[in-house]
Amino acid sequence: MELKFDPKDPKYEYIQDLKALDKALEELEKCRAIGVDVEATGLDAFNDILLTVQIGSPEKSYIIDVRDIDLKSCPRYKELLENPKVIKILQNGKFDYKYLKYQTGADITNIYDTMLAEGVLTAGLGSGYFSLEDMAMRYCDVQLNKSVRKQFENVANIKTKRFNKEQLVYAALDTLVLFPILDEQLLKLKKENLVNIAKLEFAATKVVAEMEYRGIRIDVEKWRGIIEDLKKKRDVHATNFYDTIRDFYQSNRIDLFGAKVPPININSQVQIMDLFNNRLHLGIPSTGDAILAMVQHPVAAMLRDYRKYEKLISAFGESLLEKVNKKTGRLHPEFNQMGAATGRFSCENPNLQQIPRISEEVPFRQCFIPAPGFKLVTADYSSMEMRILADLSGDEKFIKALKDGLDVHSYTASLMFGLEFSKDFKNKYPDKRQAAKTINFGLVYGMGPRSLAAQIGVTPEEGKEYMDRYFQLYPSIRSFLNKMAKDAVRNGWSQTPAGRKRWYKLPDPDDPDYKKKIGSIERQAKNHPIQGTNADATKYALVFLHDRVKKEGVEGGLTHTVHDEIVMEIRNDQAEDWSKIQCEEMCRAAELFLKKVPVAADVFIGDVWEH
DNA sequence: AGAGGTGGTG
DNA sequence: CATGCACCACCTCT
Repeated sequence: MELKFDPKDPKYEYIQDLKALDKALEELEKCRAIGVDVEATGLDAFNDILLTVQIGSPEKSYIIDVRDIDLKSCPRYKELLENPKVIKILQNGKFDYKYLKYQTGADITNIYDTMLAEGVLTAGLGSGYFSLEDMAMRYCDVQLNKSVRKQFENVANIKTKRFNKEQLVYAALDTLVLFPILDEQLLKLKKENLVNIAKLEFAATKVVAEMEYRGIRIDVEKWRGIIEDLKKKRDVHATNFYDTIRDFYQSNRIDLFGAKVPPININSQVQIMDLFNNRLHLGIPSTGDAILAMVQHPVAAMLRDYRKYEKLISAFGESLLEKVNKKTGRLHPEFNQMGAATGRFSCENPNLQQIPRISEEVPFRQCFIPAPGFKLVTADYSSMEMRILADLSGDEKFIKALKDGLDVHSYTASLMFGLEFSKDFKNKYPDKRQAAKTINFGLVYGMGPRSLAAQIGVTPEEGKEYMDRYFQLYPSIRSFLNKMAKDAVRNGWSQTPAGRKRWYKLPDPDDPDYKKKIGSIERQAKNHPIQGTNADATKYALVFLHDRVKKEGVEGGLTHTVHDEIVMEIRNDQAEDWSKIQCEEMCRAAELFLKKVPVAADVFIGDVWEH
C-alpha cells in the first residue's frame, strides 16, 4: 500500500502556543476527515491528566500540548471537533471522547472508529479488542512502538517536562496510520455488506461514551448495610461447616488467642473435593451447586448456604464500591460494544449486567439511584427473544399467539399437553408452563433432548418426545433453526436481519473433535440471529433515545443498558412524559426488524433501579 | 500470569 | 463423539 507519510520520519508539528494552533486548525479545517488521538497519564478521564491532543490530516499530525494551551478557551478547536460534516477517525473513540469532553470541553461528532470497524469485520474470531499496533502492522506494515506509550504515563514533573522526539513520532503516527487503516477497512466493509452495521456501531459509540461519562449514583451506606448483613449470615454458616467437619481432620489447631483455626480453606475446590470424597466418601464429581443439592450429607447444605452469601459478598461487596469515581462520586462502568460475538454489549468495572435481581434479602438494585431532582426511568422489552424467534421463523401459530397478546409459554404448554388455554393458565398449570418455557428458551440456545430432559426432570426418552411434539406444533421454527445451522457450517458465518455477521472457525475434517465442534457452531448459529437481533434493536434504541433527549430538550440521559433493558436518568418533572417516549423509541428500534409480530416494552419510573 | 471452577446476569 | 447461548468477577492453584 502507498502511504501518504513516512513511518520512519512522519511529518508532525508540536503545538505549544495559540498562534501555531490557529495555523494548524486552518489546515485541518480543509480536511473531510481528520485523525484524532490523545495521550494521557492514565485511563481515567476524570482523574488522570490529559497531556496531548493529536489531530491529523492524512499527511501530517498536529500535536497539541494541552499543558501549554487551554483548549477550553479555543472555540475554533471545539467547532472543528463538533462539526458533523468532518469525519473524526479514532481508535477506541469513546476513550478519547471522555477525555476531550471533560478536559477540553469538546463533544466529538461523526466518529469512524477503527477498533469497532475491525470488530464488526471479525466478530466471533477475535476478542473484540484490537490494538492499533496490531492493525497498523497488519494493514500498512507500520510498527508502532508500544513502549513509548508508557513514557507518557510516568512523566515526572508533569507540568514542565517536554516530550522527546521518540514520543512525538509515536504520537504523530497514532493519527497518521488511522487513514490507511480506514481505507482498507472500508473496502472490506463494503465487500461484506457490513457498512450499515458499522454505521450503527459508530453512531452508538458517541452515545455509549456519553452513557459511561454520566455513569450512575450508588447509595453507598445502603450497599454497605446489605453487605454487613450478608457477612453475618455467611459467618454463621461457615462456623457450622467448620464445626461439623473438624472431626475428620487430625489437627485441631488453636491460634495464639485460643480461637479454633479452620481445618481447611472452605473456598478451595480441591480441599472440598478431598473432604467429600476421601473423608466423607460421598463420591461427588464436582462441587457445583447442582451436585451439592443432591448430596444427602448435612455438610453439603452448610456449604451451599455459605456459598450463597460468600458469592454475593466477594463479587458485589466492597470491591464494587472501590469503583466509585473520586471526582464524580458515581460509578462509570465501561460498555464494550463488541463485547459479545453476537453483537451484545459486555460491561465491566463494575459489570452492572450481573448485579443480582432484586429480592428481600439482597436488594442490591435498589442501591442504584438518580441524582437529586431526577428519576430513574427503566424500560425493558417484553419477551423479546420469543418475538424475534416468531418473526424470523415466520411460524404462524407462534405469531398469532403474540398478536393475540397471549403468554407464549402458557400457550405453548396448552398445545403441547392438550390443555385448554385460559387467562389463568399460569396459575392452574405452573409446572406445565415452566416445562414449555424451558423448551422455548432452550431452543433458542440449540438445546438437545438430553439436557432438556435433565432440566424439566423427565427421562431422556420423554425429553425427545417433548421436542418432537414442540416441533410438530411449530414446524417453521424447526426449519428456521436448521437452516441457520446449515448455512453457518456452509458459509463459515451467520447473520442477523440487520446484517450483523458472526464468523466461525470451521474445524479441519481430520480434527478428532470435528463433530463436537460442528455441533457447537450449529448451536451458536441458531442463537446468533436471535440474540444478535435483540442487540441490534437495543443499539438502535440507544441512538434514538440519545437523539430524542436533545430534540425534546429533556434534562438527563442514559445511565446503562442490560441487553433488553435501558435505564435513563431524567429530571423529576419530565420523567412521566419521557417514560412514554422511551417506550416508543425502543419499540420503533425493534420494529425496524420485527414486521410480523407486535413489539412491547414495559417501563418503570422510580427513585431506584428496579423493574 | 493464566487456567479452571463456580456462580451472578440476560 | 458430544450434546443450551452470551458474558464478567472472584477464588484457588500451578
